[in-house]
Amino acid sequence: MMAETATDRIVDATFALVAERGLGAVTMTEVADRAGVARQTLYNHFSDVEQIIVTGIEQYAQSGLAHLVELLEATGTAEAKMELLARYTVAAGNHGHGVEDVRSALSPEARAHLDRHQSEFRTLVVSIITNGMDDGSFDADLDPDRHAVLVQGLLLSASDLAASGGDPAEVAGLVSESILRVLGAS
Amino acid sequence: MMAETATDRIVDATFALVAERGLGAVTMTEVADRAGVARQTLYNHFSDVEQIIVTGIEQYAQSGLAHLVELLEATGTAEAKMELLARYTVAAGNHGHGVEDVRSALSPEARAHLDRHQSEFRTLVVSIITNGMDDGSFDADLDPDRHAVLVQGLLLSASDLAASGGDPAEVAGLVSESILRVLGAS
DNA sequence: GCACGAATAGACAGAGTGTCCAGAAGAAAT
DNA sequence: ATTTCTTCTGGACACTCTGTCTATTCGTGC
Repeated sequence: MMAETATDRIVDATFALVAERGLGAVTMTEVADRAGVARQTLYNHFSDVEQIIVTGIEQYAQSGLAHLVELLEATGTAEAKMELLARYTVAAGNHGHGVEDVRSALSPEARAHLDRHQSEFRTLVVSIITNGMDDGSFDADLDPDRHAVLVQGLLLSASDLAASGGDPAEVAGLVSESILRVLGAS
Repeated sequence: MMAETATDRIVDATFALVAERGLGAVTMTEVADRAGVARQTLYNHFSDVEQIIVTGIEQYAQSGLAHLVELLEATGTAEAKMELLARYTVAAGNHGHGVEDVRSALSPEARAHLDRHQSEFRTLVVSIITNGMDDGSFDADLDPDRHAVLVQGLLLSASDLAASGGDPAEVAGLVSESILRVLGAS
């Protein structure tokens, strides 16, 4: 097991505190205590709480996205890819730091910064839809950009459903079925 | 035009500041200035920024929900009700204070408090689904609670789509069509 | 054993908080 | 008009957290 870096411990401590008390109530002083590190050390790594959050989300999104792309490439049909997306989202909703929950609490600048990743993910969805339209898996008259937004809305629901209990596999099945219906598959 | 109460001005000033700088950067001192009121007066009405937000969201949600219920009662079929819901959500996304954006920044307690309204809305959706299942408008084998979550996910997308431009009527049409597909209508 | 980068503890002014108080301003009633 | 009651106001207070600066210690590599 690879040694946890100080940065990792700081990020973890921060997300734990945010989950407990909400972002507004988290102080650098507290994070330092929780991470078992001097307050000054915190400032050696990050300039404020918000930057810690942004870093954490970025790490998470990047590692997750890379892995997801890998899995998608090994998957054949557009339908199967959407199913994978649903399963993946359900699984991520159980792991991650409740990422989506925090995002909207950030300053407009930080949010704009993070929107890059959001758009990478959207691009992914758009390309799957486009492929599915080309090979006849989905309706031919979809607007890929707009339907990608709808798919993301359903995936967000997947996180909600997974979080509020229920068999993950079952939830993933429900969500992917719904996605396919929206896209007009079979 | 009815005179604006001090409370209203405070709430408005707060949401304006939150939209500009993000919730974390909003101070009571600043809100007082913007609302044209003494700082002490602020504390006569609210105990902190979070409470102002909660109050604002509650007002908004209550007035909105009452109006919505009224409209729904004047609407016939379950399909038409879902379409109304979509149109309504698109319209609300353009008016309100960007309510959904702020919610998740709050402390767990405040969020739990607001979840009451969320659940009232969900109850509404669940009952429409149930009715639609009974009269054969929707598939008979739906899980109303779970599908209500999915419908809400799609409605959230409606806000996104409406916010990022595009003809409201068209967006509403797209979203309601998707909802009906998920619910298995015709 | 030494040097160098990283971590630490302590101190600092500044900003915002939440509370208290005493006075000013308004409204309502007699 | 004067009184009464409530709300608004401005100043003052101790407190917490911030972000920065210092000097000191730690640990690893050479």
